Amino acid sequence: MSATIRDVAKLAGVSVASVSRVLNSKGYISTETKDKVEEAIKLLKYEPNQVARSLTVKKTKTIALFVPDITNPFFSTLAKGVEEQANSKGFTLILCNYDESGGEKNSHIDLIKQKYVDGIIFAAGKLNPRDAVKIKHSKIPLVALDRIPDMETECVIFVDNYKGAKMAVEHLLDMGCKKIGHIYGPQEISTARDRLLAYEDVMRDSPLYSPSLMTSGDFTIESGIEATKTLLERHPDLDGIFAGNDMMAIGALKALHRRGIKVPEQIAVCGFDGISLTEVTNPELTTVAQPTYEIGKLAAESLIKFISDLYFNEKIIKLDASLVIRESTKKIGVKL
Amino acid sequence: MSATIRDVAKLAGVSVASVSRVLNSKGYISTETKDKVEEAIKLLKYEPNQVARSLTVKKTKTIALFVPDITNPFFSTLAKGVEEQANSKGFTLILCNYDESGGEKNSHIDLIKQKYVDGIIFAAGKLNPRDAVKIKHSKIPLVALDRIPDMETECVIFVDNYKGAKMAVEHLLDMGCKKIGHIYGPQEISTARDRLLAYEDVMRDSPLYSPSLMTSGDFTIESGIEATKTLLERHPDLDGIFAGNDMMAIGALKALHRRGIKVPEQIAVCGFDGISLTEVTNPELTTVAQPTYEIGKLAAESLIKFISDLYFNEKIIKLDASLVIRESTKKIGVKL
DNA sequence: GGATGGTATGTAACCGGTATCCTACACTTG
DNA sequence: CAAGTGTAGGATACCGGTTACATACCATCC
Repeated sequence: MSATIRDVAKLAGVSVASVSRVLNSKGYISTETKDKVEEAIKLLKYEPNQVARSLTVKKTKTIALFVPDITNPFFSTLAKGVEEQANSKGFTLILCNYDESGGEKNSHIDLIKQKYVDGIIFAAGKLNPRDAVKIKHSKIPLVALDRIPDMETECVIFVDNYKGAKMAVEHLLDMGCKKIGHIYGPQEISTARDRLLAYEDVMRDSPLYSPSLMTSGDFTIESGIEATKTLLERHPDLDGIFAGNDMMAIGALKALHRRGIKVPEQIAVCGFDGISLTEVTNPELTTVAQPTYEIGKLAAESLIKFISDLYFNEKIIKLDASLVIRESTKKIGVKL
Repeated sequence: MSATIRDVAKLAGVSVASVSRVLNSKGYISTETKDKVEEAIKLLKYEPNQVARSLTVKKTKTIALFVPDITNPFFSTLAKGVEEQANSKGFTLILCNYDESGGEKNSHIDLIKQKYVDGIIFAAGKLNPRDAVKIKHSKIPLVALDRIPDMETECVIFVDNYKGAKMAVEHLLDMGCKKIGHIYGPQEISTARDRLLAYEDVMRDSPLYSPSLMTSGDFTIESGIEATKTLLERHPDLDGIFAGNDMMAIGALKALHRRGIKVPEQIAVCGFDGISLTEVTNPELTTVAQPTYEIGKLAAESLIKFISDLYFNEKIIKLDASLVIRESTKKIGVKL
C-alpha cells in the first residue's frame, strides 16, 4: 500500500541504509544523496513505519498512565498534563483505568508488556502484588506518585501532604474554629495517612481535642455525607470540618445543607486536592490545591527524559500544595 | 532477553510454524505437539511479542480516542466507557486530547498513523480540515459522535438532542414557567444547533416568545454566568432557563445565586448532558442526561466489531437522552 | 493400485525498518 | 610512500513474529 524505505531507496537510486541515515540524521551522508532521498520521500509521501522501527529499536514512543478512575477530576486533570507533555515530545499516551482488585479481566500490564511501552506513570493508589511483580520484572521505567521508589528504574513525585494538611487545619483555627473534625481517607493510602497525621499534630494540643473528632471515609461524596452525619451526632457543637479530600468535603457540604447548617457561619469546611468541582459548589469550597496538572506534566517530562537518557535527574520530587481560601471557610466577624 | 518463538520451537523440538499454530489455534496441530509446545511455553515463560506480530498482521489491538478535553466530566465518563470496553476485549486505548486548532505541535494523527492503530473514536466537536483529510486518507476505521458518516469505514453514534431538549423545555413549562430563556452553545456544533432548534420549536407558540430570550455561550461555566446576566437584563421577569449544557447551567446557577435569586422558586434551571457535577451543585441540577458511559462502551464495541469483521452492524446508532428531574426545577405549588 | 483429500509439520520468505560490517576514496602525516 | 583517518555508501543479517508453500503420511474410493 504505502511506500516503504525500499521504494524510497530505489527511487532515489541509493541503498536503504542511506535512506535510513537520512531519516535518522545518523552517520555520514553527502548533501547530494541527502537531497535525492528527501526528494524521493516527498514524491512518494513516504512515512516511516513505526511498528517496524520499534521491532528493532525496542522503543515505541509510547507511555502508559495508570489511574484508578479517570472520571475523578483529579485524575483527569493529571491525565491532561501527562498527555499534553507527552504529545509535545512526540509520545503517545495509553490510558489504563486501573482497578487494583484485578479480578479475572485482562491485566493492563499483560496487554502493554509485549507492546514495548517505553514507560509507565503510576497514579493509582494501590497496586496489587501480582501486578507489582510483573512491572518490576518487566523493567519498564516507572514514575510513581506518592510511594517510595524501590527499583532503579523508578522516580517518585509527591506533594507534601503533611504540610498542606497542616496549613488547612491552621487556617480553620485562624478563622476561629475551635472544634474541628476530620474525615480521613483510606489509611492504606499514604496521602490519606499524612493528612490525618498533620491534623492530629496540629490539634493534639487543643483543649477540645478528642479521637472522636476523627472519622473515616473512602474519598467519595457519599462517604463524606455519612462521615459528617457521624461527626454531628458525636459533636453537635462542631464548628469546622477538614475533609481528607475534596469529594468528601463536598459530601460534608451536602450533609450540612440538608440539616440546615450554614457554611461557613456555623461550620467551616475545607477540602484537599483543588479539583475544579470546588469552584462550583455553593458555597465555593476552600481547599488545599495540589498542582495537579503540573504533576502530570512533570511526571511525563521526567519519564521521557529517563527513557531518552536512561537516568533520572531526581529520583524524588517533592512539590508543595497551596491553600486556596474560598467562601466555605470565610467566617466574618471572627470571635476571639 | 525474554524468550522468542524460536526458543520455544527448539525446546519443544518442533518448527516455529507449529508453535505459531498453537499460539493462534489456527491450522492443523496434533494434540501431541500441542502439548509439547504448551509445555515449552510454560517453561520459558514465553509471551509473544506484539510488535513483531503487528508488523505482519498490520494490527495492534489498539484504538485511539479523540476528545477535546479529558478534564470535562462528560468526556472523562465517555473515556471510561471506551477504556473498559476496549480492555475487556484485549484492546489498549490511546488517549488524544484533541485541540482542533492544531497549531504547530505534533498532530496526534501523524503520531498514530504509522503505529498501526486499528481504529479511532472521534468525540471531539470539530475536526480541522487538514486532519480530516489525513484520517480519511489513512483509511483507519472510525466511530464518530454527532456527525454525518461520509466514509465507508465510519459509524456514527448520536443522542437525539432535539428530543432531549424538547423534553427539557416542556418540563419547564410543566413546572409553570412562562418566560424561559435559552443559553445556546456554539452553532458550529450540531448538538448545540439541535438543542436550540428544539427550544424554538416548543416556545414559538408561546405568547411570551421572543428572540431576545436566546443568548449564546461557549459551553463553559464562565459563559453561562455572562449569558445569564444578559438574559436578566433583557428580561427581569424571567422564570426559567434552559442551558445548552450542564456547565453553562452551573454558570447560570452561580449568577442567580450572586444576585440573590432563588432557584427554583423564582427561576427554574435545566441543563443538558447529565454530568456528575449536576449532583454536587446546590440546588442539585435538573438535566437531560445522556447515557455517556454507555455511548463510550457502545462506540468501542462497534469499532472493535468492525475491526474484527470489517463491517458495522449499524452505521448510525441513535440513542435517547432522559430527563433527570432534581431540585433546580422543582417549583412547589405550581400556579396555573 | 493409483488418484484424491484430509491431517500434520517443516522450510523459508516476508513484514519494514535498523545496524553492523565492509569497501572505497580522499586526505593528511611521519 | 605506506599507514592512518575521516567521509560516503552499499550489502545484508537481524528484530520476532506470520504464512505461503512444499512435503509426507494415511485413509478412502473407484
